[in-house]
Amino acid sequence: MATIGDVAREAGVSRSTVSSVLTGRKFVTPETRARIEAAIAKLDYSVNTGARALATSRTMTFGVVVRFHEAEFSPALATYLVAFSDAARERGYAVMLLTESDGAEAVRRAIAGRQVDGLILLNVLDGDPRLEPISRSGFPAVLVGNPEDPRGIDAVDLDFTAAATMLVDHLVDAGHRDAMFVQWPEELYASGSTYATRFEREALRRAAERGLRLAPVPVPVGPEQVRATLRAALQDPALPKTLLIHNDAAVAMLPFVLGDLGLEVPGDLSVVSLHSAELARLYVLSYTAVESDPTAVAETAVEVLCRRIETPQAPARRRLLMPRLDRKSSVDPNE
Amino acid sequence: MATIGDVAREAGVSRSTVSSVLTGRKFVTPETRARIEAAIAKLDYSVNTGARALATSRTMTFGVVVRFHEAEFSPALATYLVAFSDAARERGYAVMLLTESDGAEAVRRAIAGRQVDGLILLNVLDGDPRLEPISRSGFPAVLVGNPEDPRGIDAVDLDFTAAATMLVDHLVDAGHRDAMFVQWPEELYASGSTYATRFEREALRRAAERGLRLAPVPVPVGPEQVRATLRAALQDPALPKTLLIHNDAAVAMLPFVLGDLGLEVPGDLSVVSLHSAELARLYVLSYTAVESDPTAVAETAVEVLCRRIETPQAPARRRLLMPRLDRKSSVDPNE
DNA sequence: CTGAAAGCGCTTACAG
DNA sequence: CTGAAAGCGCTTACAG
Repeated sequence: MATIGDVAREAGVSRSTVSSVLTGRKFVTPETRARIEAAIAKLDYSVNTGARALATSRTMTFGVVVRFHEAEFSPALATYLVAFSDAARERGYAVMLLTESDGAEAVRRAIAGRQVDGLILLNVLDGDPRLEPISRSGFPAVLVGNPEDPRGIDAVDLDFTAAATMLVDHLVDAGHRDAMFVQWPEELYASGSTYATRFEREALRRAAERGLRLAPVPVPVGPEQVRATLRAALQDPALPKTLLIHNDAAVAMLPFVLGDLGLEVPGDLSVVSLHSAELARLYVLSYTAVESDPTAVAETAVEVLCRRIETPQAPARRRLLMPRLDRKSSVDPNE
Repeated sequence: MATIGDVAREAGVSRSTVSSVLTGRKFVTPETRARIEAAIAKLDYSVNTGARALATSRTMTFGVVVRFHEAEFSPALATYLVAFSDAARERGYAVMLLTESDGAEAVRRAIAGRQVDGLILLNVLDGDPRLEPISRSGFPAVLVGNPEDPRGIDAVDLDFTAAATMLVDHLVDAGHRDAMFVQWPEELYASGSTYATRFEREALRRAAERGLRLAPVPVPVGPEQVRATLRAALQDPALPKTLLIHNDAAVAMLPFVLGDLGLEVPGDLSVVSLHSAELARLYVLSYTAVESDPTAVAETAVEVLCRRIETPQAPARRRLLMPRLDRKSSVDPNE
């Protein structure tokens, strides 16, 4: 493989001059620049990113720290990963995957090994142990999630509070006074999942404010359980026939259960939901919904992280992306 | 951040001696080793991976080249990515995500920038343009997929030919003589998808050999289309009520359609399928099936890639993982 | 505008 | 068994 020295020799200039055209940080006369570019093309030269990283102490790489929770349901994860990689490349950064099951350890090693210039933490929890090594070191990072205490770290997320308001209002405005609140497994709330908790809190608050009675129905993990729980709930005469859903697994399974029971939306049932756009892409989900938007989240997070790297002392910010309500006439007017 | 020099000074030895205990490639007396380890702990030192990479010309990083095809359906992609990252870390390698839409260009840049020691190509096609820059440069790589001509590159995949044999045999052994062959969209075969093509070819061959008539039903992309196509096919009296399915989107949608039509498996319909284990994890899929196994594929691919890096001159191999038939009594005996 | 020199943080023959 | 020196391929003040 050609090095910068080979290019310099071929072009008859010094290595520093080649470096100047490579980085573009110095003016070089058009003639010498042309000679150098010709040499680069001839030798098929390309800069050794590792050597450049050592010299500049910038790796031009982000680490994406993936965390799993068994109670979750994430056909959308791949979409997020690709969205982050694309958004990063757009700004000249590569993306390294950090999947260690001990997330705090992964963070510590990534920082210590200086393999990345910044970290993107997916799926951040309240009290997430991954925050500690970051806030202690002041290492550039962005949280995807919205913890109560972000420990001085920038955070980006869909605004799940606003999403809850929108969906509750949508039901109330259509005249509904009672709804089943189909929720994530209880473990997910207990684990500190910020999207679960934020949505729940506001849904309950807003429902109380607007006079909507909410009957919570937590749905346990696993396809069989989801199906059984939904079926039982829909057959329970004590439960309302209006559904506010925040559980991707339940939304995905709902049509199966409706089929089992011979029920139709919006005829027999009114449904609103908050789920990932990926779900809607894969299944026929014709429910009025707020969809999460991986591309927007990824682009914003990468933008925030880049800014953080440029101006490390700037105060930490929380950026919540306003969700969009996608109306699909799955809600019957109810007077 | 502490450097190897700081550690050497703290321990009162030379940098080379510190390096010796870091790499473990030389014997160091227990006493000095202990002093050095104490210094490392005290300074919270950790080796700069980039500098090491420059000195050793080994980055200890693999690039995973992701390719998308609109006709595909991949809730399993994230599972694959995590499986690769885990398998790589097991052997001391990190994983970089390469998602550029121009895959050949991504490969070329990864090789030229020496950011990775090896490449893992996901979802390889017959005539895949990403193979060219690899076979030209002889860069270490492993294909996940099974192209007709792997261009001298190692390849790892589930044995889709064996999977087809198993499923056809399973139907024939149960006495079936006619089956609907629910397939991927035609574009996927046209694009050169090796898993689609390999399965199709063997299914047709084996079916002919064993006297099973196969009625091909290609299913187009998109949830609405999948549902409509399946519904039409299941209502068509000319088509058999036995299904051999190779299309994850169709398998996932099948229960919806059965609900629509009030059909039951195995009562009204016999079903066998080849789909990703991820699908079965998310949905109630109680069909006799061959499931793909991301963990096994990832571990084998990483193993093959490591071996390739160690012995570059070894002849290229093709490793096909034997699938496992998971019997679920979705097939009625048919005498 | 261009070049010689030092340095980024490691590893690895090579002496001792 | 340990250390001094050179080198990996870049960039960046600093002279000229």
